[in-house]
Amino acid sequence: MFNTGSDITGSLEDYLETIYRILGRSSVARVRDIAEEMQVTPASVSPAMKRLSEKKLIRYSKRNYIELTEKGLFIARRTMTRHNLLSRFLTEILGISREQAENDACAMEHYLSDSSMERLAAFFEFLAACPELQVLIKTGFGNCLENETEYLFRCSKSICPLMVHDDKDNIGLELLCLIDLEPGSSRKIARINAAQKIRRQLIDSGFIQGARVILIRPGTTDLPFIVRLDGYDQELPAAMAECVLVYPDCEGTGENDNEE
Amino acid sequence: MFNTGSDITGSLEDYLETIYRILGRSSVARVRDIAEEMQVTPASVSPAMKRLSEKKLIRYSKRNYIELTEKGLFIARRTMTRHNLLSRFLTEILGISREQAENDACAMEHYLSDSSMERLAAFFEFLAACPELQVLIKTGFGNCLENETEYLFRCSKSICPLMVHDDKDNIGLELLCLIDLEPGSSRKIARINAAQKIRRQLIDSGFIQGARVILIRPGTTDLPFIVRLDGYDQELPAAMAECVLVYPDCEGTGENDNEE
DNA sequence: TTCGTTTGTTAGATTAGTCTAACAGAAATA
DNA sequence: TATTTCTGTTAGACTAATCTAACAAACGAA
Ligand SMILES: [Mn+2]
Ligand SMILES: [Mn+2]
Ligand SMILES: [Mn+2]
Ligand SMILES: [Mn+2]
Repeated sequence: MFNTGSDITGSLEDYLETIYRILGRSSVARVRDIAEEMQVTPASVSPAMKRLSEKKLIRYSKRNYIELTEKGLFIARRTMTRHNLLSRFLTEILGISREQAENDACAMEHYLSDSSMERLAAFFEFLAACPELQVLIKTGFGNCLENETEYLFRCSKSICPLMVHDDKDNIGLELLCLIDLEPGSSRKIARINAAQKIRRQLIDSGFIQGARVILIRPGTTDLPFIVRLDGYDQELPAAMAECVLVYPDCEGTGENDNEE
Repeated sequence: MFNTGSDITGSLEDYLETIYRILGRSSVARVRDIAEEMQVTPASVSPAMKRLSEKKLIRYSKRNYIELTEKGLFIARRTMTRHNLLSRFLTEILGISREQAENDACAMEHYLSDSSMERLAAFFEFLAACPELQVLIKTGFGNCLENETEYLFRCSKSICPLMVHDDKDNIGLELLCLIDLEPGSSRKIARINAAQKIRRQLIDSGFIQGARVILIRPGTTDLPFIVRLDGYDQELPAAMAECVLVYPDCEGTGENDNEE
């Protein structure tokens, strides 16, 4: 569907990656092993091996063992590396579960460009070399995982005073709530102060940090607010609208005004 | 090829996303507009609209304007949001060019799971609320862009003393170079101290921060080093091997020993 | 109203990737 | 050696996505 960077499809990259993985731990790779590891039938692997052979990415004569060529080895390794980078980003930075991260990474890996890959690798080098960053991410962000009722940032004051959350009054110190805006005002979103379903719904609807919203019509408990986002007017029940925190002034929203 | 989270393909998600984008700025969406925006022929759009219609994601009767249904709007918005999150991550955090970021994001968006999406959104909220993190990423990491000859981290001492780079002797203070290891020693990679082609080659080959390497055979200027990575022995010319910096002790590599 | 231009659809081809079912070869076992 | 089991291939079907070329409808002048 999209370019993969190498001139083969994502599916073939996965076959190469799987072969690479198998050959890294055992001496031979067979159709059976590949089928099992990739959760496809052997009948799918056979023609895939033929396609890889034609492209000179593996050496394979029917019913024999499978070997990677130089070129195949290169693509396999690069795919594996992108997989690892993405998977580590998802687990170590974002705090996603290993299994989910593996899934996401293995699907996205085929579309991460060389330059993005290189910068992501650099990010881990930077992180490893910078203890302050580690603390902020692991202790600060890592602790703000979603719980049953609230989605809180639990930074220590010394690290991140703006996000202190011990006394409720401090939440979003100079932030406004969407429901407190004048009709017609346009603001950028700072934070979604909700958890679970409401948070998910708001994010799915495009309410993410930095997005610009315009309050078209204020609402009440019974009458939904109407908010414009991406050029669309959408209704928002009061319960959801009051979870959207925005920056106070129309322009100069801290640092994020580099939008067109 | 992979699941998309919604029960439609990535291609159809893109059609919805495009329709959403068009309807956000103009009053009608026509086959022509979609074809143009997506760089496909109108002959590809027609059957796609039919597929979307069958799935009740758009309302479309032949030769009329195209409208999103509730369900279609939802998927479109979610796709758009994931696109924006990924694109912003690539540009704002990693420093990728807008165009490249758009490409990567629009390809990867279909495979970012709900939980990863939610955490990525949270990351931006955290970033926006945490000035220290902004400084570290924008000033610290943002400045370590690849240049012609070197790949340097240019943090200020006060922020990130380990990475000071003013006097060469300070590079990787307590880090070792791969070429200085005893044969047989196993270490984790801390940093690739190279830029451009050499850096790219090493990363493509799997030499990323946190990866474990074993020096199998030392080399010389003429004889390549042999290094084991992912269970594979690979040759590494001295010029490349000396760019690989590893953590000094076998275990206890700072903080990154949470591998199996 | 007629005629070209724009716009959209359809037919037909192609590529890719998956499956089930049937078959074939090789290895293990009796 | 004969038979069973394991392994891999092939045939045939299906879905999705794209294209080119041909056609059809609608629109806008003239
Ligand atoms: Mn993959
Ligand atoms: Mn993978
Ligand atoms: Mn896309
Ligand atoms: Mn997109």
